[in-house]
Amino acid sequence: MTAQDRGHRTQAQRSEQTRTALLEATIDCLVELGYGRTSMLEICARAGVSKGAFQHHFTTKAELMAAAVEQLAGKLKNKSATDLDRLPEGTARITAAIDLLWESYSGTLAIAATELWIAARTDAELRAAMRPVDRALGRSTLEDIATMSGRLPREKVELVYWLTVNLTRGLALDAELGGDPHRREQLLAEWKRIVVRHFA
Amino acid sequence: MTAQDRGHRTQAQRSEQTRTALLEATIDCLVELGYGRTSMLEICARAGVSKGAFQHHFTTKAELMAAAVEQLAGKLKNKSATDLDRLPEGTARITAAIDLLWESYSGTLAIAATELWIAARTDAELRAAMRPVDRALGRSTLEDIATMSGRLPREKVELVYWLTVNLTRGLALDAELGGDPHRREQLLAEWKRIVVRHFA
DNA sequence: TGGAAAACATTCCATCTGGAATGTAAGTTC
DNA sequence: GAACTTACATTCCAGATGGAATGTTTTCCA
Repeated sequence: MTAQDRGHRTQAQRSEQTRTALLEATIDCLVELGYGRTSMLEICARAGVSKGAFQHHFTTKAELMAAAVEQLAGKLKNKSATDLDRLPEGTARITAAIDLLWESYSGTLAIAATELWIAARTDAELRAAMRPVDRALGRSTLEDIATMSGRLPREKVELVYWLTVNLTRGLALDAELGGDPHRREQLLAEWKRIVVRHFA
Repeated sequence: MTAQDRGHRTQAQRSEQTRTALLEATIDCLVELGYGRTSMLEICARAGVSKGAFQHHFTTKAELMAAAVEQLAGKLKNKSATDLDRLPEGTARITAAIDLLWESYSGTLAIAATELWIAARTDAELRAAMRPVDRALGRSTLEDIATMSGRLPREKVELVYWLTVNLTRGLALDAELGGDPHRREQLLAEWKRIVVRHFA
């Protein structure tokens, strides 16, 4: 889709369209190629956009990545927020919440995020851009979880939340490396059991 | 150390020395610069070795990485093996084992390994080299843990082991991103409590 | 309607990368 | 001690990359 809608597009529309195309292409690249092999040129090619257009929107590569992270975070947040509303009651609620977290951290979005996290470790500019976004996302999700968790002890909920987040991150890593999916399911199931008993 | 020991060195010694220098420089680079910014040239510079010497030992970059992984795995394995011998008895043994796993997966060696894992996701050659090594390491450690865990139910031990491994991987990621160390300690402590109760 | 401005396209360049090709010195063997 | 092999050093190259500079088109507004 080389964006050839020749019908009258307002400047804002034009701008927004190519911007979005660039961000989506960026995430595609991160998932398919990894951060290292993701080049401006490749992104531009996938977005069907010229190098000049790219530079008009983002002056540097790191800036693009930061924007991609923001969009990513936004998507993840929206997804979590909407899903959190329709959780069942009782202990089923706990397991459902864990499933939800796992889904959030195991999809393509999470893969892209992981690529950026790792790259950010040795890239000060990128790290500076990612940290606030990452933190904000974590906190906000935690907030949702906390309010949703009703009368359960807040402190305990927090700990379990963060444990789950880190566990799922580790599992996501395992998934990316081609680990056994069956084992992952087993582990997640066991973790749910543990958590349920933990709150009993 | 530009390796200028002009005393008679046998060929084997010469070879072994530069090989080791290259491998160590590789790991240094992975930790400090990340896989993306790790170039042959940089490695050679750090090892105090010429490009030609490098090519004499490893024909390609991926081959070097594979060798680095092997060395890494070897070190990790040795470390685990020796540490596993002097674990205390009773419930203290469980928490000590978890600490041990955390140390294994959070040190510089683990950072280098993570860089390679992530890079391997989108690099078939590297992945092919890493998978067997990774698996072997995991299995062997699990074996050690299992024999060490005495009369505890084997299946349960396995699940908890893998949960711990993945949790620590997630926490290692968090650490690399500059997350709060205090929180990490809290989480690890809570996890230990959970595991101890789990086996009670 | 004409021109300013925003959005986009092309071209160019300094730099770096992995790896091939080729040259030299140190050790080994007979 | 001369031939030979292994270990290491230098040089060269084709290709890619990020980003600057400059050129072109589209929309907007007075």
